[in-house]
Amino acid sequence: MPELPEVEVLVRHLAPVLANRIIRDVEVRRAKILRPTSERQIRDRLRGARIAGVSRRGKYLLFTLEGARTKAPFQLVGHLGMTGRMYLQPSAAPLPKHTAVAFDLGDARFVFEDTRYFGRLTLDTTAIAALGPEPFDEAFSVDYFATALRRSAQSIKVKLLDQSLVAGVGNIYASEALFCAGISPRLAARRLAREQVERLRETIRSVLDEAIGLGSTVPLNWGAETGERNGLFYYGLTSGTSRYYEERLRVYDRAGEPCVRCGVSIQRLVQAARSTYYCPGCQTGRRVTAKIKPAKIS
DNA sequence: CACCATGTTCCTTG
DNA sequence: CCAAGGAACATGGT
Repeated sequence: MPELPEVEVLVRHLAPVLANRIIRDVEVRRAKILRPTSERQIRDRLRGARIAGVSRRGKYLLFTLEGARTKAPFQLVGHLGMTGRMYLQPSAAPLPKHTAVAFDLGDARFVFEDTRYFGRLTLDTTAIAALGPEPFDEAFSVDYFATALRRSAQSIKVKLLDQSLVAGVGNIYASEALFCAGISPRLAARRLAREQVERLRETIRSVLDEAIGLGSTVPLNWGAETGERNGLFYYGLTSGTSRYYEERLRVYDRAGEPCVRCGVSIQRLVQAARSTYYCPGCQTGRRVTAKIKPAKIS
């Protein structure tokens, strides 16, 4: 679930339900996700703290907390990795199998579960500082984008995954944005023409914006464990809508299906060890000159 | 058993 | 030193 739109939708749902709540206790089931913060540091810092706000930077969640005694605000940084989820559940409900961390909020529990444990919940904010501009910020200007791309020999698809270029685009929306812009994922970043840079900047924004819009209207599964609509937020989809997002994607995971724009079969290719989906019929651009790997002599 | 998976961070190679 | 590529991380679904 976690690219910028999913994180944004999650933040919008979490912010009102977490605001002003006090963290009474912290249960750490998988200390590794706190890295480099220790379990003890987290507990000492968070116990008794008030959640002043929840926001987002790129794919990171930012929890602004206020210390129990000092009242000095500080930030707790979260990242969902590939499979992370965060939601509130009744205190009495059993913790899910892959719970990484859970906050005791008194009348409810805030759970961070992550099947693959690639996520993070930490006091270390250095990753945030390395992020590029937010896609919707004016700092993500055509000039900035063009200049940054001009310096890279990487394929444009791989470059879009670089969080220091622009924050929040992941593997799914990189393919989607390039499809909408009609640009081949294999085109070297530095080879994009000015008008392609302009178009791509626009489609990055529109694709992300559209996804946020869809996500905001997805019916959420309230009180999934108990069937009660008690105001506790559960991040997930109600049954029957599990493919809601996927059905709105134009090329991602659609290898072999006809392109919605020109009918040519969607292709899958691997770049930097990750899948890229694109339409060879209407996504143009010269591809990056193939590097010839010299034969290795044992 | 094989391969695939929404992400980031190391380590190696060039 | 830098850029690029790949493996590792950990678990589950086809």
